[in-house]
Amino acid sequence: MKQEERRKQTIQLLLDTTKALIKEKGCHSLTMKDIMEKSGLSKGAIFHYVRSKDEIFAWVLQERLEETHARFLNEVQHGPQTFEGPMQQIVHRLPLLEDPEEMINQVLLYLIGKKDEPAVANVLKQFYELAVQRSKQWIETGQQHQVIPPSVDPGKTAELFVLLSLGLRVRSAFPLLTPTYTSQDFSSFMIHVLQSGCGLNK
Amino acid sequence: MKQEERRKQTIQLLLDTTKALIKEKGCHSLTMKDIMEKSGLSKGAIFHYVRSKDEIFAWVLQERLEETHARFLNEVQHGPQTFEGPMQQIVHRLPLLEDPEEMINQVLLYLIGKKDEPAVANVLKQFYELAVQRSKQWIETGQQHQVIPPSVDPGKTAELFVLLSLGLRVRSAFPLLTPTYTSQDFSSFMIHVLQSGCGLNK
Amino acid sequence: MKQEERRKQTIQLLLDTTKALIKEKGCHSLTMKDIMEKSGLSKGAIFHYVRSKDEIFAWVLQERLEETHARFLNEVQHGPQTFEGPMQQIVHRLPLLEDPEEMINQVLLYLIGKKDEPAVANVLKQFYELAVQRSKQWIETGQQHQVIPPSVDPGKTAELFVLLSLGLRVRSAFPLLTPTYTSQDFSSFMIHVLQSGCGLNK
Amino acid sequence: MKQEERRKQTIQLLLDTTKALIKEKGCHSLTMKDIMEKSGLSKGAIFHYVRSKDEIFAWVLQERLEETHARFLNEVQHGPQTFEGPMQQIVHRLPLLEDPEEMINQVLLYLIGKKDEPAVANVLKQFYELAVQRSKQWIETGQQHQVIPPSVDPGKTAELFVLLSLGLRVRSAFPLLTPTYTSQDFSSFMIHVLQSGCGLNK
DNA sequence: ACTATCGGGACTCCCCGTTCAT
DNA sequence: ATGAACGGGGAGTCCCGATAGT
Repeated sequence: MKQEERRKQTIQLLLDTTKALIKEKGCHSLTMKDIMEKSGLSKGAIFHYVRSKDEIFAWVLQERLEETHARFLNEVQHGPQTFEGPMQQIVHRLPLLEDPEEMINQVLLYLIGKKDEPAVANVLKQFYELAVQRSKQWIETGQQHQVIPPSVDPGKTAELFVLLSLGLRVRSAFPLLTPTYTSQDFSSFMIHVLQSGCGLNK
Repeated sequence: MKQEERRKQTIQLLLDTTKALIKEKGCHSLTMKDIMEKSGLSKGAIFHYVRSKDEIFAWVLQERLEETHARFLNEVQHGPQTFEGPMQQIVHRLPLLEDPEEMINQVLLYLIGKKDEPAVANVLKQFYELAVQRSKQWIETGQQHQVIPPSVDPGKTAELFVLLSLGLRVRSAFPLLTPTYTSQDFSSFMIHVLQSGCGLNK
Repeated sequence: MKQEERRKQTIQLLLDTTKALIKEKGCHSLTMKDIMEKSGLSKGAIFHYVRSKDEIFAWVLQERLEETHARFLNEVQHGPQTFEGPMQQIVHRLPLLEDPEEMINQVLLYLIGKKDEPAVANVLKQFYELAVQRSKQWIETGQQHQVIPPSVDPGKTAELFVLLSLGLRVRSAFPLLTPTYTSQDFSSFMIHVLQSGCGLNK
Repeated sequence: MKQEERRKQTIQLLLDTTKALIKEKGCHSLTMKDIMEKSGLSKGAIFHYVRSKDEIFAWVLQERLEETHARFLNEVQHGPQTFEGPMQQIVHRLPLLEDPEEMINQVLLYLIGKKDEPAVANVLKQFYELAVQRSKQWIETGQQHQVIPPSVDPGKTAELFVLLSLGLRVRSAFPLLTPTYTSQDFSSFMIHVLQSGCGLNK
């Protein structure tokens, strides 16, 4: 299975190169030539694995998605015995939503523009649905462990959080802003909603 | 001032053509050539008024922004004597946030990808700040008329609403979704927050 | 000799697929990918048998050449006892010269563009020489049977006919023409020349 | 009208460069890059004038066509008072039909392969029709001056000659041949037909 | 022996924006 | 102020060789 291995290596090289380049110069001004030169792969080699430039970006997002999901599954196994524990985890990661350097933000925003291509459409859909699903699952597990009141509607609440996250991600791309509502406020808001229901009761 | 008039006319023609084309084929697969052919203007003529393609899009967004703002100012003059009245107005316009055909959504999402260009950066910044400012002003006026409790923090609350709007706008671009949280829920949420504070007190 | 058999089968599959595709979309817009997909063979498999795409086309022409030649040899065996008999046969096949759908025309015209490649050069040479040779042989046999006067120069006359055939084949590729000189006239012309010599005497 | 002049110059540069390159390496292995480098024009500049590579070739053929036609019109004005005079002219140019270096042959053969493109289709059609028309006009003028018998059918005869020319042009592209029927024979043939009718009488 | 995957450039077309001349 | 000519670069496709596995 040496071929399979090489295949994986090349794809990983492609992804890593792309990710590095995104950090360097952003999705927008990133050309195929850049990727070719930095990765050392030829155009033919790249297009052997990938149908279009956007598909590479879609893969990058996909990879991140799977990483995040894997981490989530790992955490969920040990279970949130308390409210504060897992909340800490989440809160800890919230500032990433506001970071314009955070690659997931850049790629996401870029891909939204290309939503019409099927490959992109799929990964976008997946992105949103996974995010909602994870959020919902958190809340339900919290309810099972009785750290979140059963009156909270997990579906709607989860989607509210995801929409707000999206808003923050998008705002991260807006230049020159001096926001007053920060991820800090978001976490307070989440805690409040998860404890009081805040009109999102079933 | 005949020249000034013609200038305005040409620009308006440019904007209208662009808007029509956006409706036809979206921002992305829209080329300068399309605009040239549909408007009848030559390349030189267009670039005489506009520095780049993206600047046209920026203008489209800007135009909408000013329309919206004018409408807001008009409404605010008569003042929200009650809570329900103006809320009705807002609620009535909320579904547009979810409409993928709504041009403001399309253009916004497109321009986010081009945030690095100064002309785009400005209009994005303006977009966000105006939205927050309007929202905030609503709340403050509501507080003055004592239909919103003074404990609500206008700044944070306003920004929360705007972020959620952004989330909904972005989601509108995600294909094939079957959302459970809709603009309907958003309006309930707004009402709840504006009446209870919901952790966003000063 | 099972291998040899499979080899032949694969080559035949290749040829048949190519011929079908030529009918569908013409030589020019026919890609290796098309052949791969339609035949089910892989790129490696094809290039194992064939050095280049043009070689496939050369083979297609070659195959037709051999078919035609075999038919000729078959007919010549029974011998043209009369002038009219074999002439009928030839006349009957003349309209093919004008048929733009006739594959031999399409492939020939395509290959002429690639004459620099050795494999193509060979098959083109063969095509021309075989045609002349056959034509000449016909005339000579006719002279032996005294249905064609001995004054006719078989070589020159044969080549004249072949050149005219070529002209008709090429014209078949010209779009939108309304020719007045048809294969009908060609056959009258042939008959006239073969009986009167028409300046092509030895 | 300095622009018009520059335009003409650039187009002429393009044409001349292309013609020079055709002589150097043939139509087939001639790339856009070659033209760019040799002419000093940029890709964008070229595509400003021309829709595709093939269109350049079509222009080259067109140019030749017009040259030839202009010469023809010039000659026809003075009129063929004798049979031998103009026949000399024609005979003198016949060997070009057999010259594989003759650009018109190369371009023609190349374009035939691209007959499906409209721009090419037009020029091919024109090429054939002009050739027939010229040939016909020659014959008719000859008949008016009573150097060609009135029994000769000008239309059919003209087309016969053109078809034979085509055959010779195509044969010029066939490599490694040792033809016995040459342009020499073609001119004898023409003279014979024009004087005897040779079965092509009205 | 035979197949398949991988890799390499070259090429076409297109598109945005600039720079002239008018 | 308008309309051309022009520049440069990017994306994706294609044909084909090289390098392995089976």
